[in-house]
Amino acid sequence: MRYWLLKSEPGDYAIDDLARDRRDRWTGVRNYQARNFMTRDMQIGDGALFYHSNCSVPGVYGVARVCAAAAPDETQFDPGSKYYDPRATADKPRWFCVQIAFVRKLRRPWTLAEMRQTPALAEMHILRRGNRLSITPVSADEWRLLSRR
DNA sequence: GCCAACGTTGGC
DNA sequence: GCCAACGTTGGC
Repeated sequence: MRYWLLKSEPGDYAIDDLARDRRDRWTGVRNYQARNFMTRDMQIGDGALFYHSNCSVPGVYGVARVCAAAAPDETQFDPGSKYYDPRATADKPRWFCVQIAFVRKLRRPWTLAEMRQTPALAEMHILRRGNRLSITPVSADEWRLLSRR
């Protein structure tokens, strides 16, 4: 059982969208490191913190769970998608996505500012300068703190 | 809107 | 394989 932080811009896909859909494919990841986390390390049942980025109050807004292992991301084959990748073929897909299921919203979000002020979270990837990775591992201690609000 | 940080691309 | 140029991310 591992734990992850998944970033999403709420204008594109917010925790309320996941709450409505109940589960969804985590499509659109176009970074090799993040992809490798999904294909190599994520397992069904893993916990995920749903983080809103690039918005007025960035932070963790909810909890989800990995509910299906990585499979080819269909958006890479769709010329109409902004995630289309002409280099990908059905034989050799380049991008993959897991599915996640909604668990719950936090009663009160953990804002980025608040996370920065919390010594127990000081080692988190998300707090490092220049961090851009959309999927990062979270320790069990960090998970306990952030997921129980 | 600004800009630092980072990943990717492509010429050599 | 190197590395400069470029595009993107994302907090502020």
